[in-house]
Amino acid sequence: MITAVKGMNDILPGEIAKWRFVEETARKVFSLYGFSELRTPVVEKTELFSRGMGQDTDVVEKQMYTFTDKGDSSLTLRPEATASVMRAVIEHGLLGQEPVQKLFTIGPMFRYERPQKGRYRQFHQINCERLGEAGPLSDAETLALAYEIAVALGLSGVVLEVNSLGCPACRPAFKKALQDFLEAKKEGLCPDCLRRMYTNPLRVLDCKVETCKTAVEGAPENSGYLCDECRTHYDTVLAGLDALYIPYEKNPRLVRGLDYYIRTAFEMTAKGLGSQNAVGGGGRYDGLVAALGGNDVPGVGFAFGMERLLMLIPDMAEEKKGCFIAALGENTKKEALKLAAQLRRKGIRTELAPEKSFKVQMKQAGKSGYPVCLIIGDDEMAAGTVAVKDMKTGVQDQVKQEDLLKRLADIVR
RNA sequence: GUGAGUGUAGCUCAGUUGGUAGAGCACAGGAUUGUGGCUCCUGUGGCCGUGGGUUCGAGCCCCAUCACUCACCCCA
Repeated sequence: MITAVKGMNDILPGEIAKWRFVEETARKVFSLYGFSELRTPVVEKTELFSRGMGQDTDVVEKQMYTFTDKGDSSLTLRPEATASVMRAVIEHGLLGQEPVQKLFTIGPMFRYERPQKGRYRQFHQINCERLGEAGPLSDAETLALAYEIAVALGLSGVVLEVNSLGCPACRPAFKKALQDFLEAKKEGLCPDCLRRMYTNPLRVLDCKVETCKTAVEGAPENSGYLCDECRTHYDTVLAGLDALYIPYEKNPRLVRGLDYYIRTAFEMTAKGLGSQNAVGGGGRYDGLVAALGGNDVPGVGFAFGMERLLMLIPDMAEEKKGCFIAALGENTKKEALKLAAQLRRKGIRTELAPEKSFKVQMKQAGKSGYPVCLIIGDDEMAAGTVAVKDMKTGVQDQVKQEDLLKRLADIVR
């Protein structure tokens, strides 16, 4: 048997209603905020990601699906959307036409990781990018937008956590202070953290090992090291959220895995997701457009993990409107076919029973989930009627063919 | 890349200190009518993940391998 590639899943008909619900809800909220959708290719030049996300992030170092094509170019299946969107914006000069770009995109991403709950090799993101505004209120409104999507999806127990990561001016001082602090606590740290305290000291704050948690108690917080500009930026973001009535929690330990984030960073977490408890996250990335060869344009953005959102939404069945037609006896089949064609032309969804025994047809009608089943047999043909059976109550009556549309209109709409 | 758990019928799972392979659901046929979901009867369906080993004998014990799952790591 040929199976799907590890970590890449089929989305079967029974699940599709949920997927569409999530996508459509997100589109609706984005449009309320004046955001436009775009789509970029799934494959990009490898360099785009190594320059965008940072050479020594885990994603770039070991999680990319990179290959060489027949023209000897190094290409990569996109592991995230932000770099691709920046590339498209720069390439098409969108900022020249309209200096503020509010964009979103929805689609599959690829990362070579060991799959587990909420983490797959092909996964889907809802991605939001807002370019051309450096002010803190654009951060606030963007976080509000993210929060409103969660609300519109009916998610409960989602917490918005916020932090400021500082900027290239003030972050080094904090990093240094943190490293000095950790140096003194070395004995308590797990092997991973001993390595991390040099490569990415902020990550140690995030470690789940008990001894590390205690070792890290009383560690310096970056809020004490923010420069004046970052300080006021952060305060204004929080004030903006208050003004918009968006509930949030400050989390001084919050970090981001990608290099391009500065200042505002946030995450939305939920229970019931296993250990991958972040449904979405993002932040500000002012240097990114310039790093990718564009002008010095600021930006904020975020991404939701669709699979993680879906885990929080109860199963939904597609509501079946329309009708099912069962035909009794050989000579009525053609009549049923004609009837189905007429109804479809009127915009009524109509499904014909399989060409099997009448008993099987009725069984199918029951399973199909349609609210009504039309039955046509010799008696009906002679009388010019159709039997209309209400599948919930089991009640049925004879309806004249010319009255059928009117009759169905009530049930089917 | 590291660790743990699980692989038995289409699905969900039982399977006693190693002694001939089970249930429910689903599916097919019938009781049963010009009508499904309920009830009853009957039936189809398994190389017990794969390859070795121990044993008179392995679904069960041992080794290897593959797959899935969860966790570490990382992230959305």
